[in-house]
Amino acid sequence: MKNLEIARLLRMMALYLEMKGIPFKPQAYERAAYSIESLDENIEEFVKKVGKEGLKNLPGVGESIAEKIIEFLKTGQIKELEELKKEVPVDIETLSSIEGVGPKTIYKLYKALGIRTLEDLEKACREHKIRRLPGFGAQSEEKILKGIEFFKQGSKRFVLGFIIPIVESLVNYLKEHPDIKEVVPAGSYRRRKETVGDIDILAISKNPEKVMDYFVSFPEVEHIYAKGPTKTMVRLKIGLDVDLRVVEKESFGAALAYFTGSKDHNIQMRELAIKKGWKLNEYGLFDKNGKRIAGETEEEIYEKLGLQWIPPELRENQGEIQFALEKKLPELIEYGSIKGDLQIQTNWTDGSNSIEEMVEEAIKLGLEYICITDHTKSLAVTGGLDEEKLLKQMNFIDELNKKYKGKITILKGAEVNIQKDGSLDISDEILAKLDFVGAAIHTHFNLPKNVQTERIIKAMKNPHVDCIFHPTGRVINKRPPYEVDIDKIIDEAKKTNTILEIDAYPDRLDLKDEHIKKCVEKGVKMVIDSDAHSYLHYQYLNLGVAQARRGWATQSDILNTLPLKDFMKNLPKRRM
DNA sequence: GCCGTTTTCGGCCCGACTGTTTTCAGTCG
Repeated sequence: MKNLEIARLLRMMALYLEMKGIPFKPQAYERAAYSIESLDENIEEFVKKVGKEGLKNLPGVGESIAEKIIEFLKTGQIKELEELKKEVPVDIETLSSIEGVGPKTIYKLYKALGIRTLEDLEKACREHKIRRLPGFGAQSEEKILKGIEFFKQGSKRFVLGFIIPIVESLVNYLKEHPDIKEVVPAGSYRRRKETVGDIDILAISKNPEKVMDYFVSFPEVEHIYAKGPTKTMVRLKIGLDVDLRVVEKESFGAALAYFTGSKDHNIQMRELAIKKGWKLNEYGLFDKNGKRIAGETEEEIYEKLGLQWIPPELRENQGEIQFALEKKLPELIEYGSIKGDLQIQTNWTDGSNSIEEMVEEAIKLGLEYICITDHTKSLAVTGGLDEEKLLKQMNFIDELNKKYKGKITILKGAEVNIQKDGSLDISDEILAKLDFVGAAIHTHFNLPKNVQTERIIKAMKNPHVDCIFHPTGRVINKRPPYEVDIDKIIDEAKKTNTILEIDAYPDRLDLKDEHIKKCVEKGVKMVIDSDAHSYLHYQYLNLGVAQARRGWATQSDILNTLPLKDFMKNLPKRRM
């Protein structure tokens, strides 16, 4: 996949053009880079299939950039970029990722001191060469050094589900301040994106200075980037950046919309306003005379612009604005609507709680049914169950169902291992006795794409396999997905009536939102499971719902929103 | 360089904060 490489080069083009002070082109390249990066298809195959004209259909890609992409695929480089690099031979990518250092600064430092790399920059700071330059001072030198330190610590996006607790504790801390009226986290956190780069929190207060003082004294704050009356930016000890914005009540809705994003969604919204002769910013929606016509709530802003209110999870500029204009947004699956959890591991294999403990907690949370899906024998590291132990577990669950009758139903299931050749490690005879069978890949992640795809398809063709668990196998920030043709898998799921899982565990979230959208479009049914290995993990079900909402899923797309009776009746294969 | 219920030319989101300057450029989101 050369997608990311091309996106990188386009971004470098943007930086060089910005360095030269050329207006508008940098944003154009940025936009194209983003487009290529989000392309859910190998760019080489894509170009082979649709050619230059097809490339130009991608948002932000026109004649010139399409040609550059094709040039890169043919020659391995982009001539114009090579020339820019020759003209100003600096490591622009690394240098510009230092906080506070941008292309203009890089150019000045190169011209004056010949700085080309991060090492050069650090050395020049330490030798106090930078403070002597016009426009720079001792403070800028120190700021750059600090920036270099942070850069070296490395920064990455945080898994949403793992940082929710600290964000909630910060929000609760802020709520305790008497001068704060309202506190809401916005940004990608509110959009429930699977990972977040930083957190934007919005608050209403008439006394912003005091609020900002209070904010920076939150015990987890490690560093203050900037502190002003309306905007303060800090880094927490865990390395997460948090911005706090304080606004007035009349602007709260406008600010919430603005800081929730996404950026592309906002730009579309602003353009809608401009077309009506109005102006939209974080303070409100204003008419020709500068009179505020909306701003206190998000709802009134959307309404004035002729739109349905758009749930934050959809605000990714994936067509939601058009749908909202036509008042045709889907009714998304609601939080808390999952009635049964279908992937649960217990201490029979690698889970940390007993079946009873998992059952008791599920009852507390109000689940109507759960399915016990311990691993199977070929996954030896987890102590996977063989046929004999599975039978034993089934009998045990029968006993438990008597005990818990009227409170919850425990389904008998398994997370069956798909072997290298696509066969399963449990006999069909035993699988037939289970209520619900999920099959999954846990080994041989590195097979070629077509082999891997066929392997999964073979498992789907087994009449006893109800569901494919975590279909792409990725673990965010740890392991990329195995190579698999997801479109083929989705088509085959439709053909074989196999359910695809949305694994809600925070660093899995597998299927991804864009895959979910494809399933919705093709009518492939899904379930949302916590993949619990402890009773604490049930809480992640709502993360799966968030992911499903980001994939435009409605209640009817997700089978385990159904009560048990209907769920069992609607298991697509068994219905046949 | 891209793009079009205003367009094939003339716009392009826009405001906050910092550090350096005494009015603003650069960076960021």
